Amino acid sequence: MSSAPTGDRPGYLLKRAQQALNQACTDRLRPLELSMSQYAVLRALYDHPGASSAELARITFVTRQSLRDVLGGLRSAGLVTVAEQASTGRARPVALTPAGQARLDAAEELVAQVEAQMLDTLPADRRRDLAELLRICVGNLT
Amino acid sequence: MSSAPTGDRPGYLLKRAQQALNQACTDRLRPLELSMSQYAVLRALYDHPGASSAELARITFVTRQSLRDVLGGLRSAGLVTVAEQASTGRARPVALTPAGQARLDAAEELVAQVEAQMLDTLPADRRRDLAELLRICVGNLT
DNA sequence: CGGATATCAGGTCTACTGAAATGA
DNA sequence: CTCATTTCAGTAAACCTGATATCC
Repeated sequence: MSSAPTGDRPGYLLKRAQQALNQACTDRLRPLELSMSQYAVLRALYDHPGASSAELARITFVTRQSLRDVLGGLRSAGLVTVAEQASTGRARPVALTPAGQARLDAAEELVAQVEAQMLDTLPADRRRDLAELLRICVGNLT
Repeated sequence: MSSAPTGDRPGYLLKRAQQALNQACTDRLRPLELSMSQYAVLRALYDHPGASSAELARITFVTRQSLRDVLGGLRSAGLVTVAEQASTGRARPVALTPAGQARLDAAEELVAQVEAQMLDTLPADRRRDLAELLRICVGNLT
């Protein structure tokens, strides 16, 4: 095997950075009784009001079945509602409840703090570099 | 809520990039019947020959219990062996079998291909930038 | 005794496959 | 009939907490 040292490989660094960010967010969101998956769905719902469960699944890059598990938790927590009546076909729009919106607002605040901490020492142009580089990486992989 | 559009936020980009990389690696490793977790443990074992399960857990940033699940799979697949005799205390060194080393070599090859694809369009200095920026992010979060 | 290790029992979360029913 | 959507059942990997036993 002739690859670079583990700690220098881009894949390792990417994984470590995402892991650290995820861990920090998970810890901060715990008092709100929100998992990162749940937060992601709430945020997707905020960006796409009235999306159906299949749409949310596509947006968050998971299967409908996986999303259904998460959505079940959100529903029983009273953070989202699923319409009884289908809007078109079988697609039933999901909506944020006032409690869900309030919870999302609180979560956004905490997540923003973590992101700010992560970028703390970076000047604006370096932040733009990071965003641009990550976008390129995603583009090259898809 | 007054945060940046989801697609521009550093946390989202980081998650997306890691997700895309992980997905690509998972797909490529599937024919080898290796999960990313299993690959990570094999790689850690290569870097730290004869490490105990507790050491491997620290290296890969998971709990001993989680690592035990992964190690069980690797052991039953004949890719690693755990010494019967403890070297010191209760710590029993884990070792790569020849089959494990061969599997790791094959996996490294595939993972390197994915990383190369991810960085395809980036010149060397931009790759260094990416690595440096990610290291800074990790440092700021820990 | 305390500190590190290993193991077992149990649970959670995420995610998947497969199959069935419904509506456009 | 075909396609998308929803739903249910079952499976699995990965990760966790908690408790217990062993060894220095």
